[in-house]
Amino acid sequence: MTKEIRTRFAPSPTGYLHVGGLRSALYNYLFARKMGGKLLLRVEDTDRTRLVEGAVENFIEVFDWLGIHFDESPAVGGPHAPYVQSERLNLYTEATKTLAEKGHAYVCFCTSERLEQVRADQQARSLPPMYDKHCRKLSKDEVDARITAGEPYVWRMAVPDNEVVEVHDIIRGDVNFETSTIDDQVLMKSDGYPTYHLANVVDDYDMRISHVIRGEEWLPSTPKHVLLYRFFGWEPPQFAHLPLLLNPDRSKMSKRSGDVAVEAYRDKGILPDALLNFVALLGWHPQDEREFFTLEELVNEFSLQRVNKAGAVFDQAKLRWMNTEYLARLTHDEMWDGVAPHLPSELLTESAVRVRYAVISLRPGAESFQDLAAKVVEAFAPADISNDSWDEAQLSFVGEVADGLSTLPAGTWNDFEGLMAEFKAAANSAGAKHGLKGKGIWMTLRMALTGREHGPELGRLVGIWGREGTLNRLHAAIAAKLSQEQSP
RNA sequence: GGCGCGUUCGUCUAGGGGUCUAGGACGCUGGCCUCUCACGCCGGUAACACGGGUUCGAAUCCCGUACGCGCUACCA
Repeated sequence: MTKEIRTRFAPSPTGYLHVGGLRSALYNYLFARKMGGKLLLRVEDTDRTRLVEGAVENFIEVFDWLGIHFDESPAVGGPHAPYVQSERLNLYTEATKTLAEKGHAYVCFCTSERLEQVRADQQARSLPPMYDKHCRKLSKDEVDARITAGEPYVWRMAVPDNEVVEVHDIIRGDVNFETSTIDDQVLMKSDGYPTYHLANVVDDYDMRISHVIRGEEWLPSTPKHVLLYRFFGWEPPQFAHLPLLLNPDRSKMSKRSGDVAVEAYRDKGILPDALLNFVALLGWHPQDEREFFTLEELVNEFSLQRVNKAGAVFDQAKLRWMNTEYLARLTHDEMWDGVAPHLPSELLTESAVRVRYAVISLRPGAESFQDLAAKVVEAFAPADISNDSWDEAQLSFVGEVADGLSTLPAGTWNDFEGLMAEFKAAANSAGAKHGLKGKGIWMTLRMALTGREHGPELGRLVGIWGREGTLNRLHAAIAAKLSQEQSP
């Protein structure tokens, strides 16, 4: 029987979810689901200096928003709880003891000052900065004595000499490392907390992780992990190192250029499904040329074999396009529900039917709920026509249109389609009476009604404003022009 | 500096020896539609890093070079 597929997303609680982390989490999720396995969330909080309050709760909340659910996590628990490393310290202590007994770990008393000095010397001589294994030759008696004396110390791994460590990577194939280039990595810090290297190996084994799918930045430290598995006598998991997510300048994606927090995209109005879809396509592609996928479809299509090796630039413009596409596929009800919370309270005094009509009329091309809300607000904004100058004909034409509209049966104003036709007819007949046609008609009306050269179709705006709003605008425009003539 | 990974249009990518005068998408751009803007529709632009091999034949295989990126912490 084959081993159960178990993957994990193991972030450190920095306070927000990085989109690169999201991509890793997503691929872990897709792979686990596809293979009928489990996905777990494990919090790697072994660096006490970087703890952020509420970070774990935030992760859970954001993943919930995204619709990615973990089979085992700090929130839902599971057979390998706890899923927070700071609550598993005894495991790491035990593991260290095991390594020490086998001679694979040793105590090091070197101060950070000395380490810095060593590094500086090596740099000066153009040598690779590595620990000089100074404490590896300390006698057991000396070690015991110094520990008893209360001297602070760490545990380091004893990397063997002159060996080649082979890392099997699903995405990159076999990658070899000379042990002479591998540092005697610290496993246990002086504060009693493990480093990432020790903790992730111990936990991945303990939690029976079958596939470690993580960012490429971990590839160089993987031989250390492989060595640890060997020291412990454990079978290592399969590794898959994902290509990095890049800034436009092709450096590793960072806060430097643009947003990296999933929360920032959520706040900007990016839909969770759009974000997931977009991120899934960064470094992976399906067999055909489709590019719109639900989470379920992604699960069906996903395969680690189709993950690319080269890093991918996170293209904000394409994300925006994808979000626009997702928005366009929403029903009117869904769109209304999304936009309504972003509308200012002033608009509540307007008829709900007309505000809703505004949302429906203005939605084509909207990039986000916020974007559409802004367009709605703009549509209701008062006109300022002081910069436009009219001749006599235009002035009477606008009056004529106002008269024509005021005689429309009340019911017409509630029938948006019919109103559009009536409005057009009124404008055309008034135009004919005053020698205006085509652009002369429409641009004059557009300026009178909105004060701007560009904007939504007037026939729709009239419906959005309603009888009173429309006539008010027309009368206000006429009044403004008349007073302008009197006081030049 | 050392180690490692990578390299197809500006960007995301298809391509796994002939079907590639290299396909799709975003972007940009021309036109159409039109009361304007946007939307929509139609079209265009643009790439196999370089040099050697292997082969009848290479974007596809091999080697080298260049360039880019990552790692090089008692951070993950």
